[in-house]
Amino acid sequence: MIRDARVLQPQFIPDEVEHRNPEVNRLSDTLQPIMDGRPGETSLLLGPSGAGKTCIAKYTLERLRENVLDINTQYVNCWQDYTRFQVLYRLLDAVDRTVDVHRRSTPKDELLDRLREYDGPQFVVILDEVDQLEDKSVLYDLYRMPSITTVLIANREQELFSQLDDRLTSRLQTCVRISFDKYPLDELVSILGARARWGLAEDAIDEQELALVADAAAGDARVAISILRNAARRADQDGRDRITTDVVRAAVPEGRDEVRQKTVEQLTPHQRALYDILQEAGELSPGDLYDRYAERVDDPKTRRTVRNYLSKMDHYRLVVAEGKNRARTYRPR
DNA sequence: CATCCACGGGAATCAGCGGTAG
DNA sequence: CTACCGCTGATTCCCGTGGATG
Repeated sequence: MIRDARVLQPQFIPDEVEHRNPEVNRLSDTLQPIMDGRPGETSLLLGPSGAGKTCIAKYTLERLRENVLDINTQYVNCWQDYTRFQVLYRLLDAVDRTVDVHRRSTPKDELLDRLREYDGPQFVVILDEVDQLEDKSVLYDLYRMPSITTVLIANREQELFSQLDDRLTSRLQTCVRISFDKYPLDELVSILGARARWGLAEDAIDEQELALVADAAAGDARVAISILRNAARRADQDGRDRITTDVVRAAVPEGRDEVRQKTVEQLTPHQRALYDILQEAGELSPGDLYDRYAERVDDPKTRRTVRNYLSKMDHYRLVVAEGKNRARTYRPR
């Protein structure tokens, strides 16, 4: 049933992209100067999740690498690396300048200084999910680096700009914007069809079932592919040679929840207890939440530590923190 | 206005790990 | 082999800030 699992993985970047030529061309144009060893303009890719922003950014960079001998690139997902330190560290990592950098002993802007010393070939940086970055000042720092070109990716322009100070707003006001819309049903179907051809056995899935997957994904290619992957896995485990309508229906919920499920599994027992309590209770004040937590586990952590856990879980979008100070409540997402 | 409660930054402390000198 | 050292990530302690609340 499954011939090549890689093409169903979320991080897979196809050799050819479908239905996104205008966007690819816009981005290629902004990166054009790099062909001549000059920096490109900053670009900002906007649109809902699963609309192909990350895929197109990576794809375009790959094509660029094929045409330029001397170039450095790095992809950073700010959802995972959300501190200033982590982002700078990842960038230095890409240009091999991390030697003897230690988390503790490194003076405040040692990392930035190192990056400033960088005098290699043009360096193109993709910052995905920039709105998750807690200290946006890195953007300003990067903006001023002569040989660094940044490609920013975010969901909504409004949300991003509301988190920036005036200095950054005016800088980014002029950058190249490329907007992505949700994929219409027929485009999703053809994307899924291509993945099925590459990754699955012949005739493993029909047009009709593909349409069902696409419909359940509501324009989100990532969800669509996740559903297809789960359907293929199920069919495989059941020893079938085709993905039937029933299999697709069964795969829809787990396809949708997969990302969250993976994150939940990474939680420590203490964090998991907090998450479970919120799942059961719905919405709680910090005080009540802590009391229940302290009752449930042996050897509870301190309130301060629990606050760290909760803010991390907020980052990972497992819980929602609403209100400030005394009005604060937590609820599961 | 005093008090309460929660947030979150920063320093101090702890515990585990790997390397190494004796 | 063992004791010790240096490093790191996790946790805790301490505390300033700020919006309710009475």
